[in-house]
Amino acid sequence: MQKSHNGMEIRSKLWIEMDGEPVFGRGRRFLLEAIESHGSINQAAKEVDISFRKAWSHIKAMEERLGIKLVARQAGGKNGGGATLMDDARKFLKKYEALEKGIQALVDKRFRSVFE
Amino acid sequence: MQKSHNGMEIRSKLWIEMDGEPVFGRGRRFLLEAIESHGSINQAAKEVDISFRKAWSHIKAMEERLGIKLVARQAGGKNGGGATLMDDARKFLKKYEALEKGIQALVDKRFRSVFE
DNA sequence: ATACCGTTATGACTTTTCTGCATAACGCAT
DNA sequence: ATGCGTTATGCAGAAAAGTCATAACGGTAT
Repeated sequence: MQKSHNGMEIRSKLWIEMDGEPVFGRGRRFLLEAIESHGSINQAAKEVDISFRKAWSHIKAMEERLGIKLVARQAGGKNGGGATLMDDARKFLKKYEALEKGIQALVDKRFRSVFE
Repeated sequence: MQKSHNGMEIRSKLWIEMDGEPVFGRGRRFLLEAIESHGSINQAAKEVDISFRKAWSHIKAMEERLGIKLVARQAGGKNGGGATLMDDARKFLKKYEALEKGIQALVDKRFRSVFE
């Protein structure tokens, strides 16, 4: 995620699996955060620049694999409907944010110290 | 890469890009190490459980993107030929190994401290 | 010489995965 | 009733990854 001096770039990825299948990562984190702030899967998908189809698939996969409902959603109604995060989703999000914190900084620091 | 208590598993990935294209990562690291110890791309590919085709593609991509020759190879000759690492490849490998060192341990530690 | 062997080197095909498009259903507002 | 923006899914095409087949190479054994 961070640049270096000579054109090379260090990148890192962090995610959580369940039964060998991905359950949560940075992309899904941004998606849930965007749902929280927009109240809609559709608009959230636009913000994180993925299709609604993909966003929806991610949510379904997360819920199935974790075995808990993360996003309360309604089709039709005021403003056409919408989606909001369940409390469990907010809790999970908080934990994941804490998990990520500092790791990227460490990776970047180490990269610079090694490749110079 | 490490297991946790409740069925969830934290995983992390670290790689280097050039012009937005992946150049080096854990898989390629193991591949180069296997070439070093076996003296052959073919046998190295078997050890890391990928096809020769894929191993060869990885090497070619690495060399093109970094702009340096990493693996000296010969078709035909003693034992049918073989491949050995160039000095630049060994240097790069050493740097990458240093880069990775400790990071996974940190990730795992943080995961446990957060998800309990 | 000639056939053989294990290797590098590639092209072509197959399988899988991902992406985007089309459409339906929903329920409030006008 | 009609319209609107949303959730919800199926499906086809595209793209990526993986597999298979084959050629060329140059020592070695026959």
